[in-house]
This record gives sequence, structure tokens and C-alpha cells, in this order.
Amino acid sequence: MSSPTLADVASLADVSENTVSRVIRNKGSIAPETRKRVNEAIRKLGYVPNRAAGSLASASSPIIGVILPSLSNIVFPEVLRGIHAGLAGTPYQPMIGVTDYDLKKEEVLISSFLAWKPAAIITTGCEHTPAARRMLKNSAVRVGELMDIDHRPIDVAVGMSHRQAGQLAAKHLVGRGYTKIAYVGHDWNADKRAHARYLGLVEGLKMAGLVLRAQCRTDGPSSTTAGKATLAELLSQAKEVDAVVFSNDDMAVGGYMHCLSAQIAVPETLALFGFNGLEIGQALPKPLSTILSNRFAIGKTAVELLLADPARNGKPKIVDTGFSILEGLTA
Amino acid sequence: MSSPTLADVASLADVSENTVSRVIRNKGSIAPETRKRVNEAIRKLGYVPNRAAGSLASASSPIIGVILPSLSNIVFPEVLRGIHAGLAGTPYQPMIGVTDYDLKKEEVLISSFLAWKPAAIITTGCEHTPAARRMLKNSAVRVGELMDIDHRPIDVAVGMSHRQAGQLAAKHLVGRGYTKIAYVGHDWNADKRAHARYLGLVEGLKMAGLVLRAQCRTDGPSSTTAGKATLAELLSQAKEVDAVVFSNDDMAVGGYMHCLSAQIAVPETLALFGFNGLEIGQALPKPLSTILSNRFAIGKTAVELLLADPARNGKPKIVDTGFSILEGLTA
DNA sequence: CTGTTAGCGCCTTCAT
DNA sequence: ATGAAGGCGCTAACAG
Repeated sequence: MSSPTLADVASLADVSENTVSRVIRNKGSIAPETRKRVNEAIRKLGYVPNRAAGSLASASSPIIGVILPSLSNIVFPEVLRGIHAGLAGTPYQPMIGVTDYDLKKEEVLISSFLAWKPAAIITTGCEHTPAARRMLKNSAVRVGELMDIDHRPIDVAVGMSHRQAGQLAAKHLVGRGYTKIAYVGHDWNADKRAHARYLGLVEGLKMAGLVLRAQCRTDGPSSTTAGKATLAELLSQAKEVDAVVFSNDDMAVGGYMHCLSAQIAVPETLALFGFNGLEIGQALPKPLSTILSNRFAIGKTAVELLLADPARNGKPKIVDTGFSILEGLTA
Repeated sequence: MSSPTLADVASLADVSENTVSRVIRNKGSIAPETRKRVNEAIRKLGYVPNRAAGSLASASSPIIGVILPSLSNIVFPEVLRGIHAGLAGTPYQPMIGVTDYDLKKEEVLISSFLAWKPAAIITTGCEHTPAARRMLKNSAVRVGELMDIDHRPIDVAVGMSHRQAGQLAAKHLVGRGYTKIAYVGHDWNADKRAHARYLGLVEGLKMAGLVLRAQCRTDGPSSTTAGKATLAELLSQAKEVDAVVFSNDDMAVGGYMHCLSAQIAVPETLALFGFNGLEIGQALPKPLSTILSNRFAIGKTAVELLLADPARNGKPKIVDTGFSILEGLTA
């Protein structure tokens, strides 16, 4: 009734448990004939190794702890998709935690994950509570900090410079001749990267001798609905705007919807610029002008990097997955 | 350097390991004063229980195996969100696997998850390989099959009847006076539930003495882009259509985009109907008429049900989370 | 190339 | 209300 153990396989194959273990983990050299016998016994019994036992004995588990701020924002499932892609074909399994942008929750998750002696912990951004940072530093596990590379990582950071992306948005709009540029965004407390892009935008404008004409932000998270409403609000206060940079594509698509409803010609009367390069933005009657962030690549690259070496490699490492302009037709 | 163990806590608190273990698991009765001493020692040492050891000793782990067909379709992250919500405040942790709609991959995932002696396994739909079904049945773990309730579950099923949803779509359109109804969809092999809705739609039309006028499907998964292109294709073949039912909202939003580009009046010239009730559909200049599926509730309900009882409760159980019409303005 | 010997850190059972 | 003993199933040394 209860599952077969190494011992069962060993006695059926007439070898020691250790040999079976070696066959399974592909460690050391084994006589081809022995290996065959063992594999047959495994198959015959339908043996599946008990992970808990293995983890206890080796003081390490094939778990990858993944901590995401949210699942509502499509960006994070896409990072997760990249992580899964990187994990395909390996014995590692992702364990997921969600912080709701709450650093204290992140700390608790890190502690629970560490209790599994995971192979790696992947989290988002560079901000952590002091206790969280200490736990990560002191543990031997590999640590990936994703999305953001404007900081010194604990182990490896994979992502892009959101500041530079903001600057690029400014450069793009200025290059197209827009001068009366405004900003429509969402909550910066939760989304520090959106704030970094904003700062970059302002810097970029400054370099061109411009300033932001107006801005409007909602309190909540980004959404199409919020983008629609917030652009409407912005325009009711500042009419002389010729281009709007949104905190991301969700917001920008909402803005586009507002323009459709209010019959504002895009980009003739008002240019729209997003961030992320989501599919929906490219399916609009006029594809959204935006910056493509490589979410999938961030997840995949991080996993590949982390699994390449079981131990930290001395000094911290930063990988820039970059970003690029999607020209679009809205700006 | 290495993490403190139960023994360390025990000797610091001057009790036996056993007592510490009892305090942590809140089992049996403990003298208040002893409990205090133990908790202090735990805090002082920063003790975190080793999950692998606990799982091995108790032959069970606080892991919930979650198997999803895809992360690209926003619907599944939303189910996952519900699962997380149900897990909040419990010691359980979700381990995620993605099948890419491949039953063989599901089988492999089930086997790996079972190796952890999880508290429960949550998967999607009713279709499994024979081996997968056997493993789930024979294991003592609780099993949740999500999304779909048109079948006899292994343990518990939580979801809705997609067939009935299809019928309701037909009823709604017929009630509004549409008679020349067509269908635009995506790959049924991957998405059996989309197929079930299609069948329901055809049945619903039949009840009203109607037949589907035309249909067009893409091979790939659903997406806005695919919806846009596929509606265009449908209309190039069948011009006398007055309403289109899409396999889901992604496709329908794409259809809406096509209508905008092609200057087709919605719903005057062509009515559009979706499925899911995604936010983006409701942010369109005319909110999409669609059926709201309760993805979040499905995940949350499933977890609550599964955790309510550690053992299977005798007979299989089905929970219908239902669905409802979102009236919208496109049909 | 294979076997032997000890644990890994905790939980379970049985005492007291 | 607490302790002692044993073992969960596997891997890590070491032999040979």
C-alpha cells in the first residue's frame, strides 16, 4: 500500500541502497548491467524517490523559491513563465509566494522558503527588510533579484534600468517633436520601478530643456480602467498637452480607450506612450508606441544563471536584459 | 554558522526536543511558563524548523501542488491568485507546474509532486492520462480538479458548466433578436472548455430553431491578435452575419479592434459576445457583452474545501461557482 | 565499481 | 505536562 522505498528497489535489484541512489542521481560510475537491473526494478515497482528524505539527507532541496509582488499584473506571470521555461528539463520545482508589494510579507516568505533549504530564491526588486536581507546573505542559497538592476545585488540581479527606459521615452517623444508632455501613472509606493521610469522621464526631458507639463496619478494599481479615468482627469485640468507618457501599457491602453470615446485623434491631437510592450497594446487599431521589456527573458535568464553554479560565485553579478522601443503609431 | 535545530532550542530552554516540537505545532497541553521559555529560545536563536525533516518524519508536507495548463492565458494566474488567497494565513505553500496543455506533462508533474507527500494536488479539468488518474486515486492526498464540473471528480471538482455557459450565450443573443450568429474561436485540442462552450452554443441555438451561420478558428492559443485576424477572416467568407460569439474575451477584444479598424458599427452592424469578463473588455469604449466566470473564486473555494479536511471525505464532491451575464453594449 | 556505516532533524509512540 | 527511544527514507563519507 505505502510507496516503495530505496530499500525495496535495492533488494529487488539485488544491490545496495546506495547503488540505487547513485543510479538515480547519476553519480559515480555504475556498471551498465547494474544500471539496467536497477532501472528495471524502479520501473517495476513504480518507485518515486521521497523528496523530503533526500532533502534532509543532503541538506538541500530541488526547490526554487519564487517571490512575486503580485499576480494581477500580467507582467509577473510572464516572468514566472520565463522561470518555468528555464526550469524545464531540470528536476527543480518552483514554490511561489506573493507579497502584495508588502516587504514584511516578503520577509516571512523568505524565512519559510529557507526552511526548505532551497536551491535558490528568486525575488523582485532590491528593496528588502533588514532581516530579509540578512537571512538571504547568511544563507548559502543562491539569490536572484529580478526586474531592476539599478542597485547592488546580494548575489545576482537580472533586469533592466527603468531609469534609462524613462529617459528613452523622453528622447523618443522629443525626437518626434512633442514638447508639451504629461504623465499619467499609478501608485509609486507599490511600484518603485514605475517611479524610477518617471524619474528617468523627467531627467530625459530636462536634457532636452523641457519640463513635464502636467501629471496625474491614481492611488491603486495600474489597470486599463484606471488609465482611462486618469487620462480623462488629466485632460480636464491640462488641455495644452500634446503627448502623454503612461506608467505602463495597461494604463496607456486605457488612455487609448478614452481617446476613442472622447474622439481625440491619436497621435495627431494627442500622442500616447506606454511601457512593457504587452500584446493588447499592439492589437489596438493603432499599435501602441511603447518600450518592450523582456519579462520572459528576465525569468529565464535568472534561472539559468542561478542553476549554472550551486554556490555563489564570489562577487555579485548584474545581467542587463535590456529594452527596446516599439515604434507603434500612437507617438 | 549552520541553522539551529530543535535540539539547540531544547537545550537553551532546558526542555526536551519533544516539548519544543509540541509548542511549535501547538499540540498537546503545555505549561504556560514552559511555552514562554521555549518561544523565547526560538526567538533568541532565530530558529526555523527544517521542513524536510518534518515532512520526512510525519510523511506529509505543507505543500500544495498546483498544476496549470498555461500562464500565458490571464485566466490561470487569476485562479492562482484565488489559490493564494485561500492559502493566506495557513502554513501551506503552493508548488507550481505548467503543462502547456500536455497530459503527459501533467502526469510527470503529478508524480513529482507526489514525491513531496503534499497536502493536496490541484489540477485543471477532468482529463488525465490513465497513469495520472491512478496515481491520484491511489495516493491519499486530496485532489482538486478545477474549472470544469461536467464530469465525475476524483475527489473534489470546483468550477462551472461551460456547456451551460455556451447555451446562455445563445439564449442571450437570440433574446436580443440576433439570428445570423457565427463563431470565432481558437484551438480546441488544447482548450477543451472552449469546445464545451461551443457545443453549448450550438445546442442553445438549436433550441431556438437556429443554426450557426459560420465559424472560423485559429490553430494557436487565444489572443487579441488572433481574435482580430480571425474575425477578419470570418467576415471575408460570411458577410450576412449579425452576431459573433468568441471563444473568450481575448479573442472578442481582438474582434472589437477589427471592427474599429474596419469601421464596422458595434453592435448595430455586428454584435460581439465574449467569455470570461476580463477587465480589458469592460474598458472598451463599449463594454463587451460577455459571461463572467469566477476564476478567483474557483481557486479560493478549492483551497478552502481541500484544507477543511485532511482526508478525502468518502464520496466525490462538486462545487458550482457559477457564472453570470455581463450585459455590456456590444450585444 | 560497489557496499558499509552513520547520521540528516524532526515526529511518533510509549512511558512517566 | 513532559521525556526517552526509535525511525522516517535517503545521502555522505569512507572503505574496499
